[in-house]
Amino acid sequence: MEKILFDFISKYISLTDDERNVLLSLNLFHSVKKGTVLLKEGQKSKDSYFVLKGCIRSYYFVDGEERTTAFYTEMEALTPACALSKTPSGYYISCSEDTLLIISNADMEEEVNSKFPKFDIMCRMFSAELLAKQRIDFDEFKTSSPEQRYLNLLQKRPDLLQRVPQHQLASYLGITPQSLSRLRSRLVKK
Amino acid sequence: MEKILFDFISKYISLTDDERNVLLSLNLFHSVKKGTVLLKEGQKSKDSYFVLKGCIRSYYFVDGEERTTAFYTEMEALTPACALSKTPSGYYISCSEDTLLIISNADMEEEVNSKFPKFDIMCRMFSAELLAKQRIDFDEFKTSSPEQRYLNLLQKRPDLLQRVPQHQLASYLGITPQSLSRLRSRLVKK
DNA sequence: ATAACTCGTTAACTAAAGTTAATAAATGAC
DNA sequence: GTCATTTATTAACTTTAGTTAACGAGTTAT
Repeated sequence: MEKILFDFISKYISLTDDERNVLLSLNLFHSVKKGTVLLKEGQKSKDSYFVLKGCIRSYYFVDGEERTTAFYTEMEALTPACALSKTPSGYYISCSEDTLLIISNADMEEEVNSKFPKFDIMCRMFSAELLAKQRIDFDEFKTSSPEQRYLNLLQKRPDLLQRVPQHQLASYLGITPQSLSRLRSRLVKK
Repeated sequence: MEKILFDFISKYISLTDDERNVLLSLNLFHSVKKGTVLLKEGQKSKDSYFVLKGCIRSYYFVDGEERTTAFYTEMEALTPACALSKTPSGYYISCSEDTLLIISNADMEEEVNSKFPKFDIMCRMFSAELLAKQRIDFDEFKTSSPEQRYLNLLQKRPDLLQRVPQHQLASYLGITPQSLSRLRSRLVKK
């Protein structure tokens, strides 16, 4: 479990035993049951999440309807906007599966970063990378049709289709559950 | 001109005169004519862009057709994925207007950051902020119809409708120019 | 065990976007 | 200034997504 974290960090910086121990002393690891809501709309939280095992999901309520916008699975991280801007969250985050998470707090990060400037470097590299990746995801979404987006998802995250309900996938693809169902049956006919 | 940069930086960190002078010595400011292509598909570049005045645009070619995915205007920044991953760029970047830019290079940033760790902190804060903002833009895009996206754009970036051609706006909204034209005439009738 | 919900699918219908083509106005090139 | 190209609009037609409703299978609660 710790190994997963340290392996991940080693992609960016190398740590001394001292630094490892500081991280371990922070009580970052949390095991969370499926269905647990980590963040609610309107809530102010300074927590960030990093998924070690399992899946978390962000969603809005639009006209009383749930609209799923993202799934975060193994090795993916989410810092909600509210953690940076101190404004209430616009969306919910919940666990789609029993999930093993690293939950870190903005204040705690501040403290660790000021003690070990190395972490600033890692965070900078990691967020710049995520920003560019997310930009490309957004671009792909914009430049493709629902059908292409579905096929793209099949290629890139085939696991999601197994682990997540269809109607959540549908809004993740920007369409209704009925459209997704239809689209799928259209594809098998070909 | 320098003032714009330093005002921006002061939102994150405070600089000494020494640090300011190092920045100024780097020859970061560039005045670029409308139509200039800053980055081509397939090209490897380590440059990042920050718009002081004007507008730059990123676009793909899909089946020989230009597909615009983003506009960056005053105080907005773009680090192309290729600058981080050393892979060839998937898209083009060009100037939509005569533009005043800060162009920084990854190697140069590395050097400045190692000399002034403060910059790492600033970059971390700035990219984390952008990441969260872009996430929300993506969420809004997913959860709304082309019409809502257009109305949303009218609210949030009304200037874009004046400074950018319709057909580029259309693909920015994820639709064809014909659909945008129709959508607009549908709206005026209401 | 039954009742109430949720989930995925299908169908019929409506609304809107994609496609193809034609046109006119604006822009740029020579 | 003329010609060619680009841009925005409109129209007719096709395709696909949204909407509403119904159905059965699976789940959950009591």
